[in-house]
Amino acid sequence: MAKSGTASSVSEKGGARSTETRRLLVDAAIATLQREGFVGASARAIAERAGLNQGLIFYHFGSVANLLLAALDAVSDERLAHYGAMVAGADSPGELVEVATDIFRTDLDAGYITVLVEMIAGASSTPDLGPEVAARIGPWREFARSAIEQSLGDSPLKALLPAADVAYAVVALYLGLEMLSHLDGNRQPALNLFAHAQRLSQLLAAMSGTSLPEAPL
Amino acid sequence: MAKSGTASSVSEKGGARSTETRRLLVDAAIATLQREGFVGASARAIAERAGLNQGLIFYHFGSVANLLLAALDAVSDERLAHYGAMVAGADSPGELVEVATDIFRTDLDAGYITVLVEMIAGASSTPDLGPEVAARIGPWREFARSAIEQSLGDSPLKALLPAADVAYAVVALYLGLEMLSHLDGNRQPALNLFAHAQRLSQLLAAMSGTSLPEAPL
DNA sequence: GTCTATACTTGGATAGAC
DNA sequence: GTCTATCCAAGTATAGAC
Repeated sequence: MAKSGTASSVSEKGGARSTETRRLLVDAAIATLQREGFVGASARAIAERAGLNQGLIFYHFGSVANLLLAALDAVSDERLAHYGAMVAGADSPGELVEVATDIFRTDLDAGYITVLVEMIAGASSTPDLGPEVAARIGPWREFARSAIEQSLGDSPLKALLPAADVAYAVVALYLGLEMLSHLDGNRQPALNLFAHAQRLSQLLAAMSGTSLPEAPL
Repeated sequence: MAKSGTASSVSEKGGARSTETRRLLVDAAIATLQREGFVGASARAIAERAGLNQGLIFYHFGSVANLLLAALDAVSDERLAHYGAMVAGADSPGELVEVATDIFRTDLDAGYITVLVEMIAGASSTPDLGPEVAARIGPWREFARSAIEQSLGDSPLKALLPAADVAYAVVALYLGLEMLSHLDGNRQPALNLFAHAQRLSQLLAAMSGTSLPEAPL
């Protein structure tokens, strides 16, 4: 998202053609990360999927790693923008779990989390990649934290479970569930968990008498 | 763990020298996966770390992928053997969480989970690797399931939360926490979560009047 | 700005000497 | 059983034509 390429020339805008090419490359990078993983996301593989020449990656992004980071940026921006609207009305843990279920199902099916996972795992191999990836995961954690805090309102649970710590767990679980689901090509076990979580949050709400959306049993 | 190499010769045992070489390669593969990730775990990198020739990997294991699977086997066998003894006495959720904390800290510091994570993420790139890795993660899930079931005893929670589903979540969380901890080189947030979990399980035990190891607040 | 061609490096895998 | 030498494929990156 930040700096815009190595080249100079042209009136600052860079030209519509150039922007389109960059977009094609970023999209292809995302698709390649999802289908072939970090290892398979080579300049040649990405360029071929984009229907473009391999050299353009280096012209526009300087290196494959930079393109992959741009891909991660694109996914993060796109997803976080949607999340904001989705959780806007979630004022209880129960509602938040419902929204989280939707988010998770969407992200899982669209392969968005795969991009995160592959980039995190791949960062182990390229020294400078780690901090860059970490910086891009930060917003996800912050988003989760604020959503959790908002949903708790002034519940006493806030003192018992700091939102930041819970957010950390949620993001971790999110990543882990994607890995397992992706590994054996079965999303059902992960989705079962969200069903349990919904039941539990309703039960908990009933017990503490805070909010009570529906009768649990 | 299974079949023992491509070569024939010698009196079935394969020779002490051969076994030692295989062990060296497996150890080096583990270390390389931890330090350089799946991408950096090339035949040359592993062989160099082992102080051996690169060709030996293909002689003994047939391919790099097979060596990496052998490394995953070694880690799984080693860890699962320890786990069994550790959870033997955990008869309540509170005790299980305590043991789980120990297990997690040990595995995290020793880099054992890194091996799992890298192999799972790396499996996206090599078609046939996926099922093999999945088969090796299975025992971890089964171990978690049986430990959870044992710790629950005849608690009513059993009906509310099937042990198999919880085990799935625990393994996923385990993997996700490793990724995040590894990414920003800080294990503290993850360890905080276990502290919360311990407090919660004690609180829950007190509320349901089942077992009560210690006064929570 | 994009494409073709090419230099250079690294990696998987095999052959053959020891 | 291990090592040296080597082949070939694939990857990053750059130069120069269009």
